[in-house]
Parts: sequence; C-alpha cells; structure tokens
Amino acid sequence: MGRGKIKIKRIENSTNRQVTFSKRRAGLVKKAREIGVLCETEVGVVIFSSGGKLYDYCSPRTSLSRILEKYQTNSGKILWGEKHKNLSAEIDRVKKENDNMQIQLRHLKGEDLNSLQHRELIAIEEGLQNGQTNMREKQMDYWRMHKTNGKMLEDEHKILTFRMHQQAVDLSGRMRELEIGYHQVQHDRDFISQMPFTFRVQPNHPNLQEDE
Amino acid sequence: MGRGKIKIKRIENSTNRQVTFSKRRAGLVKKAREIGVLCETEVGVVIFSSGGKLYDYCSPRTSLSRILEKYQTNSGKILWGEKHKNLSAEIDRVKKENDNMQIQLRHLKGEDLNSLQHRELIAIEEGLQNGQTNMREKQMDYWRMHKTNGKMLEDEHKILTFRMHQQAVDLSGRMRELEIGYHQVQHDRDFISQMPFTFRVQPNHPNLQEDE
DNA sequence: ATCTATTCATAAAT
DNA sequence: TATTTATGAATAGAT
Repeated sequence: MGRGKIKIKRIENSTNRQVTFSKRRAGLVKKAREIGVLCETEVGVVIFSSGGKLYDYCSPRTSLSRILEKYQTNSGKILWGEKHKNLSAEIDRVKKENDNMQIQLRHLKGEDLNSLQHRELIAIEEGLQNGQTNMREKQMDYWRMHKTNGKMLEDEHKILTFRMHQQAVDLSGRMRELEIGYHQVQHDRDFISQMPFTFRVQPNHPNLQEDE
Repeated sequence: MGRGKIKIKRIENSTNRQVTFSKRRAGLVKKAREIGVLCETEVGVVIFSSGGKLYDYCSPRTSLSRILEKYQTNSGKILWGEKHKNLSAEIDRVKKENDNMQIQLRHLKGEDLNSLQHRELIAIEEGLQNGQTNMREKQMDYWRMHKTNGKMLEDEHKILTFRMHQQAVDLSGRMRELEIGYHQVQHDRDFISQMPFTFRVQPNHPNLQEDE
C-alpha cells in the first residue's frame, strides 16, 4: 500500500525510517483501538522507537498495569522475573534463618527438648554454661563496682550463706542419687562422651586438663 | 475495507465478532511485526479476547518482560507496585525480627553484654537459669534411663567427686571475695532488686519463699 | 504536513 | 473454520 511495494526489512534511509515509524505507529494504535471497540477486548501496545522513546496504547477503562497483571496470571510467565524472584528468594532465606534462630532460642530456654538427640542436648548445655560463665563475670563486674562505691547490702552475707547452703544441698542430693548406680560397671569407652555436660569436669583454669 | 464500510463500535453478532477478532488480531500482530522490522523498534502487544483468552506478540530478540521492564523504567509508572511493595515490606519485617533474635541469642551466649542495663542483665540471667534448670531435668531423665539400663560408668564417682570439689572451691572463692565488703552497710531498699540473680536465693521448692 | 497512486486488510459471502 | 472477493483503509513516495 503506497506508491510501490516495499520489502519488510530495515529502512536504511534514516529520514524515511522516521517517517514510516510515525505513520505506522499511528496505524498500529488505530488498529488496536478498533479491535478493542469492535470485539470488546482489552489491548495493550508498547513501542520503543530506536531512539529509545516510549509509545504505548491501551484500551480505555483499563490500564497497562492491569492488563499485564492479567497477562502474568494467564500466561504463567513471570514478567517481573529477576527482581521479583530475588525478593521472594530472599524472603524464603531470611524466614528460614528466622526459624532456625527461633528453634535455637527455644532450646536455650529449655523448651522443645524432647525432639533432640542426647549429643545435641549436651551441646546446648555447653552453650548455656558458657553464657552463664560470661554472665556471671559481667555480674561480678557490676557487683565489684557497687562494692567499690561503698554500696554493700546489709543482707548480703545472710543471703549468700543461704544460697551456698542450698547449692550444697543440691549437690549432695545429686550425689546420693548417683551413688545408687555406683556399683554398676560397664566398659563402653564412648559412654563418657555421652555423659551430660552437667556432670563433666570443667577446669576453672585453662591449663588444668582432664586426665587422659 | 471489506464489502462495505463499518462503524467502529461493538459488533453485536457474536459470530461476526469472533471472526473479526481473529482477522484483526492477525492483522494487528502483522503490523506490529512489520513496524518492528522496518523501523528497528521493540514492540510488544497483549490482547485479551472477550472470552479471556490471551494473545501476545513481541518483537524477536527480546521478550515482553524486557520490554515491560524498560517500559517501567521509562514511564516511571510502577506497574507491579503493590506486589513489589508488599514483598519489600515483608522482607524488612522479617529482617527486623531476625536482628532481634540474633541479639537475643548473642546475649544468651554472653556476648555484647556491655550495652545492657543492669536490669536487662538480670532478666537474661534468669532466662539462662530457667533454661539450665529445664536442661538439667532433661539430662537427669537421660541419666536415669541409662542407669536403669544398667549402664553406669566406672569413673563416674571419681568425676563427680572432683566436679563437686570444684564447685565447692568456686563457691568458697566467691564467698571470700564477697566477705571483703561485708562490713559496709547501706540502706538503699531498691538495691536488693538490683542484686545479680546469681546471688539471689532460688527456692528449690515452689513453696519455699524468700523472706519478705 | 498533505496528497495520491498503490498495496493491503478485511467484511461479507461462500 | 478456511477461502474468495469486492471494497475501504493504510501508507510509500512525492510534494
């Protein structure tokens, strides 16, 4: 259509190309509008000129966003692929991290212990023990500070004495309980590693080692 | 074009409408392809038939995703605003949760304690104490089970004795340290609540209460 | 931008 | 649904 037939291939003459672009772009949009009206369809058209300029059309009473959302739903293609996928992946990753920490926290609080292997229990108790060691040190700092400031509580000695008494009772209680099994002997060499951390020797000084 | 001129308005006859849709859809896509080739442009077309069926075209060597991404960048319109925003928000939320838990964990492990108030320290130590209480109970269960199974370790008694000895040494060490400040007296009634949990009486039995 | 010769698209018929 | 055909529409090249 026009003064002569043309081949459908890139128009080399830049001016002609520009002119043809304008004409055909108008034609394309007109056709899009027509099919939309005649056949009650939603139509969206996006054109980028070689210069990078954007032209678009979409049938009235809707929007490109809506059309494209519908496109995604219908085609199953994921348009916002990379960006969207990355976000989703990160959410999954962070949520997993979250869950793990939640579990760790619950374990440290002494909850949900039933699902654990004995070795895992031991590891967690070691963690608790370390935490408490650090904590006591910190508390000691505070305590010493208060002492240095001349702020010593009147009841302290009584309380401490009572506390120590309780610990002693606690220990001897355990002792009794464990002595019950004292006479039983077995030679599983792996057994010591399964012993609860609670009952294993902890050197107060780094150089004091357990016998080997 | 055609056997007669038509008005651009909805075609009422359903069959005619369907036929026209097919023809014009093909025409539209052909035009889109042509302008793409002739003028070196990227073109994307999306059509939804009234029946909800999807048809689309986009120039070769690219994809609708890419075109639409470019569309978004160029037009400044945010096509997938809501979805994207929601995802980002959720990421932020979950990450915050994550950070909080991380901090809690570090505190329970006895790290980063310097930034804490004394009261917070005490709360954390109570948590540790509770965790350890639960843990010991659990360990005891295992231990009793092993005993019941007749699996008692030969070295157990020696080790326990040593462990208790160590605890005793530990306690008397603290005792000595604290006795230094024994003679100092002050009457701040709030002070007892600031005392490290470590040194406060913990009833072994729920009915055994601290003096009030 | 406008014109116009020509090709193209397609409505209606088959 | 596919093909045909008469006709209106689109547009290439000229102005």
